[in-house]
Amino acid sequence: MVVALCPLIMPAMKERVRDCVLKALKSMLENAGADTELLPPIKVEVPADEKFGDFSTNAAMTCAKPLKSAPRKIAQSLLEELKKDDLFSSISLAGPGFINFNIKPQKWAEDFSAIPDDSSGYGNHPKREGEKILIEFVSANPTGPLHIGHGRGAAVGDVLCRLLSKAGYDVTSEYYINDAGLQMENLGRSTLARYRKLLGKGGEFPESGYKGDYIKDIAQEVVDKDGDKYLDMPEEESLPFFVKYSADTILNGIKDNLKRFRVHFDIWTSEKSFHQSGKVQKGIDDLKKSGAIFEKDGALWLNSSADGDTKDRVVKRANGVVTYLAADIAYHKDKYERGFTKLIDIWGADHHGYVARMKSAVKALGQEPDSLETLLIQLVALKRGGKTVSMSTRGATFVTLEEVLDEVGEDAARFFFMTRSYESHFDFDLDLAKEQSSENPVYYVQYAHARISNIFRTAVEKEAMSGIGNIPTDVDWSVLIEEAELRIMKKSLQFPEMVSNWAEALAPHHITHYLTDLASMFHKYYNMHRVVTDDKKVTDARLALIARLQTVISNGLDLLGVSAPDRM
RNA sequence: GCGCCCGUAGCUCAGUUGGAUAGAGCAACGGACUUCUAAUCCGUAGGUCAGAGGUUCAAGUCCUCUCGGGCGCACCA
Repeated sequence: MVVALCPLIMPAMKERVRDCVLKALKSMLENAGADTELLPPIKVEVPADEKFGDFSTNAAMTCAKPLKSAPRKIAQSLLEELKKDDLFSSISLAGPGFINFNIKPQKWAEDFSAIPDDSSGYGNHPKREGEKILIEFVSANPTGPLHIGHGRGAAVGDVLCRLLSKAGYDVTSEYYINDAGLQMENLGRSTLARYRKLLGKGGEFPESGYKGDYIKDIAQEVVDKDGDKYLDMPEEESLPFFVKYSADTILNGIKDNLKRFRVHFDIWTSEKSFHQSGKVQKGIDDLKKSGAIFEKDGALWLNSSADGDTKDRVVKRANGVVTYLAADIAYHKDKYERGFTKLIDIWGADHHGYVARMKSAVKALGQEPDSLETLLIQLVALKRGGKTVSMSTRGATFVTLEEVLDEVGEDAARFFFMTRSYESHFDFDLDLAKEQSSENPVYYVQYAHARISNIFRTAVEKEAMSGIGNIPTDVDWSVLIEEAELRIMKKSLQFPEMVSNWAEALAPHHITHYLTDLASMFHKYYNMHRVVTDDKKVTDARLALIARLQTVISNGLDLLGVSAPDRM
């Protein structure tokens, strides 16, 4: 009977090495009559430098202290134990006491052959029970178009959703629409002023109004549709229309942008709805009872300074109007009530002063503060003509996400955003991005994918394969003896573990680096060896190899939401 | 003044949660298409990891301080 090897059930190579080391350590301790409880945590990892082997462990070094013995001496006796194992082709002692392992090539090939050859899901982890994650991101006010900074947050949030989901977590994405408060009135007034001006009635433009051209466009739409209907109406009557019309129009534009950018939201939640449903007031009342909210100077305050915030924060002003924080508390309460156990909020770094009060609010709600994780996306400094473009929605000096997408494309923008940690400032030089678009790393990775597809087309043409998708089976993997081939197998096999690591670290930028490495291995291989040759055995094995490599590349690109073209 | 983030090659940034001689892309220079796509590959060059202490077998990574840059310090959102 043939047992199908499933890459998810089969322990990864690293785990098997780890087990071997632990076993050897134990037996060494027993032989020495020592207490096996003495075992300190050990690490098995892939060395940075390939010449140190496939894996290495620091076991001998961390054991040096409890065993009161020299690291190299311990390593020597461990080595004797480990040599009995069938997994390794060589084991050696190096440096201050590292033990380095090389795995037998056929063991790598066995594992590698279990990767699907049809680009179907690889690296998917089984569902993890217990945790329900909500990722809230972008959440830009519907007062203006998305700019490049929003684009970064959108890309990070969306990729994190894809990543966590692949890693087995239950993830939901949500956009919080800040459609309440003073800024909405400000928006309505701005449109109204432009509307009046279009109809020849001057009047003052609001001092802090939104000056962008998109406001004029919206006003023009109103003129085209309704003529001068609102011109002589008292402002109390016309303003609500202008607020709603402007916000709806802008929100629709935002939705279009995000759709084009392949950023998906499961849920769109309106801030206004929390005010209207009374949940904001109820949230305040509840926290008043629990003592987290107190009254002073006629206003209501959240006692956030007790939790490390620099001061207490007003939730309801003396004039009876609630603050943004009050609505946000109600919103987060609602998230927990919907059953989410882990909240990830992705904010612009300029909101970092907000973290402490939100954590405090979460605690006041009776939740574990650590159940809320705030990721701060550092600001994007946009450069054009060597100069930094300041970005202010109200001042109307910004480059929109849409403009960037027009210039560099969705694939490049998404990939580019993910080449850096979101914790780092990001200089986005538009001229450079445009100029070097053909040199962008995204093409490097996509090209590897396309080249593989092209090899398949050649193979079919030369009748080495019966058709596209008919990857040879019954492959003799032992003919793949080239160093470049083994490297591709090893790197590919790291993918599932990497998915899990990246997800746990909430560090999506590693994906692009991994893919660039993998693509580089392929391009080198391509330049050194031919896949379609006169030797059928070798051709079959190589076709099987690159089919699996292509699976990993396409799964990686899919994580990034970047296309995997068959031709370029 | 207080708080958060950052400081690594000329530029933009990684650095596998503390490991071995610190890496990649771009820019520069020199090579490789009669071949499955040269959007590729090979080679050369580039560093006091801002600085000073500390923690330990081991620090770019952790702690303290100093310097430099960004961002925040609202009864705006």
